[in-house]
Amino acid sequence: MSADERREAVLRAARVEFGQHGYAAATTEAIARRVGVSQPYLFRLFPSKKAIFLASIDYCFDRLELRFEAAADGLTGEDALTAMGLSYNGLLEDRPVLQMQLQMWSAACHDDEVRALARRRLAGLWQQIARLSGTDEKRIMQFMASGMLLNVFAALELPRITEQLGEALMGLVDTRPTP
Amino acid sequence: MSADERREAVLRAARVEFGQHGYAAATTEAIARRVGVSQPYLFRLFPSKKAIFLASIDYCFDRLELRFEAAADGLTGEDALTAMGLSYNGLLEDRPVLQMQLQMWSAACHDDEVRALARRRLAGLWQQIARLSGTDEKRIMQFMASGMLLNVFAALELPRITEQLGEALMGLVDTRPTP
DNA sequence: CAGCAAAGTTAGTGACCAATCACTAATGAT
DNA sequence: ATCATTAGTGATTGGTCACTAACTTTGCTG
Repeated sequence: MSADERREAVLRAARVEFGQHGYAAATTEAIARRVGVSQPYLFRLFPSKKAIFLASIDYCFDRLELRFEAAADGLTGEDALTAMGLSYNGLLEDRPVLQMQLQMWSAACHDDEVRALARRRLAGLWQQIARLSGTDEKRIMQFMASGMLLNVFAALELPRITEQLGEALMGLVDTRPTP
Repeated sequence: MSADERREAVLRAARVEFGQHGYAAATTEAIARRVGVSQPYLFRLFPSKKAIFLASIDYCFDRLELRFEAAADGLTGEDALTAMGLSYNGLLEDRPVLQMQLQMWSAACHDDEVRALARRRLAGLWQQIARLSGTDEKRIMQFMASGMLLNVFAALELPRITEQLGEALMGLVDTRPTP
């Protein structure tokens, strides 16, 4: 397998480990085991543990932005927001991604690099949502806030409540999210 | 100083350390230094590091509930919610508390005890807000979601934006923030 | 003041973990 | 066939950290 493919595999594994245990408690050993390579080899693919973490953050945001782009395709305004909200709700099944996002905010508390990256990517996401929906700032804030609450409910492992919550927050009436 | 007073001091210090660094990365050494006692003595006051963390969570929720109780005193409905929202916004100056809350959600991802406590205390807070405001579920969800977004902005150290956000989310003033 | 309990310390241990180093196996171009 | 590059490993190391054991100090009370 090429180094690039391995790096991709590492990011997938790292997202799970970091999401479950947080940056500090996740071990490079566990990531390596999940990938199926030796632990030292991670340091051939990435310069440091933190580099893996930062790359994982980018990886998650990249995927999320692609997802939003696809969901809002051809839609505008409140319709686009709804579609993106449903798409995010569908992401609930991929818990590692949500957990990873929570872990990122936590890590941002004390690490300058993480905070800088998190700010940049959140701003980018914000602008993307604004561009795709065209709705006003206040509405986007509500949208973002809903997402944050969904993250927390995912962390607390309340999937049923989370679904109801998603519907309530999106202002939906009995629609079934199947993106 | 009595052991009980020390325990209280430990919780104050622990809240800051856990909030800044997260559960795993925070060290008992740093907590002890902040309190002004030797590190091993913490283990006379608490059975383990996790016990300190769990007690810190309780400590934060206790303070928050007291704060909400005071803010909503004599008010009902939307007025009570607004008062509590402003009170929470004021809490932004006590960043350790907000960061501690984020760290709690993160830790809940992988620790059963933390998750159980977090669920219990969040449910309690939810009920308190419902009791004090008397508003419907959807409105309370929005209120909670706003709080979560405020936490994230606190983690990203965006106080100015956070203030505007607080106002916008509470629906107080229709300002036009530009993030 | 004796004695005793609670408050607090110093010194230490075992476990764990990120990162390094020196090495081997496979691949592919000339 | 040979050489060079790429993929990958085992052993180790330096450092950190939660937690323990054994000891000392302080302050109160009969």
